[in-house]
Amino acid sequence: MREFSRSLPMSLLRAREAVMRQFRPSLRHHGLTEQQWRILRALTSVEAVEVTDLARLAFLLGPSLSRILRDLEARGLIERRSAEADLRRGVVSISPKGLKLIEAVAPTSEAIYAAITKRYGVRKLAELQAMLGALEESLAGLSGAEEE
Amino acid sequence: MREFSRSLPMSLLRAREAVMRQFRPSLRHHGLTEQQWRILRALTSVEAVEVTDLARLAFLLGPSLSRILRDLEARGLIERRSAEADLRRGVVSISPKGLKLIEAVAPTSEAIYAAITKRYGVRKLAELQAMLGALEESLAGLSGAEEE
DNA sequence: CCGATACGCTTAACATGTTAATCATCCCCG
DNA sequence: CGGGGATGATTAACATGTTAAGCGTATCGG
Repeated sequence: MREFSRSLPMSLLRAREAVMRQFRPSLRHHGLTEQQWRILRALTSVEAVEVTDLARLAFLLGPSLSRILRDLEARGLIERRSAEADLRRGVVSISPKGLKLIEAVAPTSEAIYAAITKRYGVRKLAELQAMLGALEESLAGLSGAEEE
Repeated sequence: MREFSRSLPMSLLRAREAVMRQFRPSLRHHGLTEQQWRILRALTSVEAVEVTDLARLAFLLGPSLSRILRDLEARGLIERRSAEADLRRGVVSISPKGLKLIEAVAPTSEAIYAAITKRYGVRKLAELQAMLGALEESLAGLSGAEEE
């Protein structure tokens, strides 16, 4: 069987962990987890979004998102309302307080990202991301991998 | 600020999820989670290992490993004992039952891996893994990213 | 208008990720 | 040998991942 530690899932896991290890201390210092940051970050790129769309943007599953939104709302970092045309849908937007927090964290995050980019190489980083995107697309059709 | 969805952490996360989505149904069918599989898989490559080394092999944190080992032992899939020279150290090995399970799952996993490899390309896959490894190494020194 | 069905979101339940604290054993030095 | 610090592993506490179930609202057909 394939050398376990060299499998693709492990390679991806280790690489991602190596990257996130750089960011976590700063986020933690601001009282944010990685996922909370993803959500706030995604909210800065839109005026408001429906919960389902936000889940797609932040790449979170519904249940995780529900819990985190409850917490972020309690902390006053986001605002919620219902869509007028469809009361099932929730609409979320970032609050002024949330924006302020983002602005406080962003400089450090940008600096870390810049350091990573410099170490790895701008060109190489772009190439890596292109290859990761291609991998995603390659597998898009295989999704129905069921049973033996 | 950088387009959020194109950040390196998100690219890595999505790529890994695209890959794991292929494997999870099969593992689940055999009553294994991804992490349990990683542990059993790692145990097949050695006669026995100490817990700390196993954590490194399977890329799990100590607490996660402790919980999973407790479960795997209760299910009879692994065996544990203490190192004779140092009672603090635990030594883990896969049981015959565990080996049997691995052998039942392996064919499907190998087939899925082969399908992924074929879709993406053998050469391209190797290149991707090399780039991921290089990324890890690039960041190895930065680990002390503390505060702003 | 009503009821069956679908849809959006949340809650539930269990497993893992993450950091801090705890516990037992070891090791070194006085 | 004996006590204090170091080390290996587990437990604790909280947040998220993952799948299934539940709840309220929409929608459509009769």
